Amino acid sequence: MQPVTTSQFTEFEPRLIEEIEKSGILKKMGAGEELMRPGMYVRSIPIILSGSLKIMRQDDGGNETFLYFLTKGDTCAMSLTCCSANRPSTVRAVAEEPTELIMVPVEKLDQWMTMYPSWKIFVFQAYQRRFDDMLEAVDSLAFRRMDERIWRLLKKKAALQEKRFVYSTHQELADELSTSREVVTRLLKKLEGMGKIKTHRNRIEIIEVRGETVRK
DNA sequence: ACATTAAGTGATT
DNA sequence: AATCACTTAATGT
Repeated sequence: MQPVTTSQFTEFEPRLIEEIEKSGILKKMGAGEELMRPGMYVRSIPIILSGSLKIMRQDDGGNETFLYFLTKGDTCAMSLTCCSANRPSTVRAVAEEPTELIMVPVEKLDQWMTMYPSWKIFVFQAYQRRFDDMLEAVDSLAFRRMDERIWRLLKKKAALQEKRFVYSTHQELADELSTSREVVTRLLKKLEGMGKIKTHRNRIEIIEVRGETVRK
């Protein structure tokens, strides 16, 4: 396996990094490609090297709601639980952009937990971070108005790729926020009127965040 | 030029 | 904020 792994995880013991390189499988995903869907059993857990994964919740009717993003150095808490409990996934994971990850087989999980302190910390941190993300998602759904939810999502997406363009259609944003396309269009129009963004076909330009003009 | 897909809008609930 | 019905604009073939 490539040295790409070593450079990303300096907090791991060298021996653990060796093991990850030995038993992990490098996987490259294109934007929009699906890694996991509800009901799917997973037998390996992903560690993200570059890019990002979008984690979505699905209701019985197939309506989706955005939960959180996983980025470099993250792992999927859902995979950890599902793997060890041998239960199917309850979320959907889609590559938000071209993404590279290492798939580590489940068997190694317990083994490494006892062998490497850094792995244990890594796993705990993964849970903690996802828990925080989940709370944020709940706040968003329960307490925030739609216009604020859209604005936050846009900023998050822009920050993800460190670009001022967000390549999403109104329909895609609507799906992620589980609202209708028309509502997204209207609220984007409002944000545009406030000078925060500029809308184009298939992409949205972030103009200003907290009074500062976005560069790049 | 034509078809398709994305975006904009008024009216209604 | 959701839904409907329709228009307009951008893009692909």
